[in-house]
Amino acid sequence: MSTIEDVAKYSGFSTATVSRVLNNKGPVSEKAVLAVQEAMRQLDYHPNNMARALVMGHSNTIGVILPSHNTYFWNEVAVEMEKSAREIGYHIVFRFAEPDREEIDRCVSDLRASQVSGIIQAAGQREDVVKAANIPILSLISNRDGIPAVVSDDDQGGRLATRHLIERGCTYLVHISGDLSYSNHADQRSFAFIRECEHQGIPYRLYQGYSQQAPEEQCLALIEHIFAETPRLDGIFAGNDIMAARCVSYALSRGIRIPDQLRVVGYDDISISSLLYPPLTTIRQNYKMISATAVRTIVAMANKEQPSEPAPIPVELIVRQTT
Amino acid sequence: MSTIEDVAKYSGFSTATVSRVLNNKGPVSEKAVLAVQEAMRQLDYHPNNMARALVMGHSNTIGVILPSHNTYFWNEVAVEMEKSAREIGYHIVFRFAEPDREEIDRCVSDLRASQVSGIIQAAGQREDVVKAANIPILSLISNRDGIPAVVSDDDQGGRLATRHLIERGCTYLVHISGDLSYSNHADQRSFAFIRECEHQGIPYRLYQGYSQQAPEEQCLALIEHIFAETPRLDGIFAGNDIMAARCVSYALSRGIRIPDQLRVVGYDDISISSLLYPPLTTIRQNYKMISATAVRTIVAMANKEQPSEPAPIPVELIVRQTT
DNA sequence: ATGAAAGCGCTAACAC
DNA sequence: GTGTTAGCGCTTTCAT
Repeated sequence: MSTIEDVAKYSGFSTATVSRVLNNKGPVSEKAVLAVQEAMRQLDYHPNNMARALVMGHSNTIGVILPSHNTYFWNEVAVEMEKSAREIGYHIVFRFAEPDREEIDRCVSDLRASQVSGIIQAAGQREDVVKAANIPILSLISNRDGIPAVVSDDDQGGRLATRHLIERGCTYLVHISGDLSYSNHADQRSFAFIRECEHQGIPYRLYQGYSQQAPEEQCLALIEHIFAETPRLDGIFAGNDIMAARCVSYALSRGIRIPDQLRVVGYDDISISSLLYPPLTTIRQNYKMISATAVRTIVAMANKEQPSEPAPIPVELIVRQTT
Repeated sequence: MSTIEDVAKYSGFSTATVSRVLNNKGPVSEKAVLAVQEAMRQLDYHPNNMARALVMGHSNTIGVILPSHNTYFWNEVAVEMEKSAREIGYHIVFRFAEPDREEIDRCVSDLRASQVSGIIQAAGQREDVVKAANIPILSLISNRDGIPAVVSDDDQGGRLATRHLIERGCTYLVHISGDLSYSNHADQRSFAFIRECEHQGIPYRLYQGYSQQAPEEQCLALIEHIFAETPRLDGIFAGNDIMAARCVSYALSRGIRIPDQLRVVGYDDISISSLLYPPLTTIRQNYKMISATAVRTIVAMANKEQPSEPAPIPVELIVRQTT
């Protein structure tokens, strides 16, 4: 690999000048530009980011910690974040972690060592670990610990889903959610569900603590349990599309007609949801906006700007054929 | 951020000694180790990877280029690769690209600049671009251009799927594949399909050039076309699970019973396949093994070892309820 | 407009 | 067993 010095020699200018044309910053003559560019081409020169990052003190890189399971939703976000970052000249380093302290800790050390400008954390409930690292941090899960968060308007989502089910004529609702004991922002979906049901006088049941990455059999067992325990059930609001798909699949396999006998609303609108049978009615999260906002905010934080806490990102009810 | 020099001063030793305990390499006294470790703790020291990479000439990092669409299968691989890499002390930098020359080119420049030890390319048909960069490269798509590839045993996969359909009593088969004109290794699935059909005297039709990331309506149009054009059709072998899911969904919506009237086999066994309705029969690719092999091979290449071209990774027929 | 030279934080001879 | 020191490839004052 040729270095900036090689280019300097070849072009007959100094490394300073080469650096200037490289970053087109500072005064350079037309002649110098041409000569240097030619030299770079001839020598197949590629600047060494490590050297640059070292002298600059940062690498225009932001770290993103994603859960190693529960990937459907986050994968959609990941691709969008990479795109958003690139548009403003940043790179993203992805790390996958289980939501436990040690794994997150390891990721954070790693990322700090890589001189990331900030960390976007989406793997479970350990923002405190990242915060302790004393580096800009943004959560995609919750703003506990006073950490800024970019999240969907889950209250709106819960309301939209529940009202839709009721409007469609459901008389007994069930909501399946993750564990409510971590004060994730997603809990708002459940709270909105409860509020709407009570407000409209619709009987309901809440099943919480079930995550989509639970083992297949466990999920199945839960769903069986729900159907057995709540025979009057005619509407389900699931906390995510995967859970919703499982419910639909189970119901269909038991001869329950959808949407005639049972209506199901999911959450996320991951891209497979539209091609399930029947296509799933769901609450669409705005991936693009979540990603762009998150990236913009963490960069602002890295630049010591005082960004205002971003507002919740609006969601949208997508009516398909399970309701 | 404190530096190695701070730690040296604080501990009363030199940077060389600090470096030694940091990498526990070279002779150091027990006393020194303790003092340095204490200093690191006190100063909340984190080594700067950039500096290290600069002096070492590499960063123990491998670059992976993934398609920005068509993500279902690759996402499963991505997480596994990260894990495999970590186990041997490497990191992965993911980049997403459209399969066109410019995008790939940009990614490669980026990755070279980041001093990756090698590149694993899985975004479409442009391995040549990476090869031109003169850096170790491994393809997950094809071994065209004489580039080493890690791929599934697609011949076996095609055979397994087709035979299974025939054994189940299908009398007229359709196969939907991607574009066969790029000599992707996945084409073997189609060739095996044709071979089996001809060998067993089963009539068949081939629909090629359709990728899963095609716009929704286009896919639907294709499927409608297939059903209209091939009324005797009673078995479909799809090139991927998403296509298979679409076929199932379409058939069901038209009142075609599965598996009674139509049997469908997918490919990949992405994790949603088991929770579709009905759960999808498919060919499972061994993600773990693909990932581990790919990572191991690219690292070997980076170390100038002459790795033997890895053998195709075995696949497995997973019989569920669409057949 | 251009160049010389000082470092960024780290590793690895080499000397002691 | 430990310290001194010369770079790794780059950016950036500060002269000229």
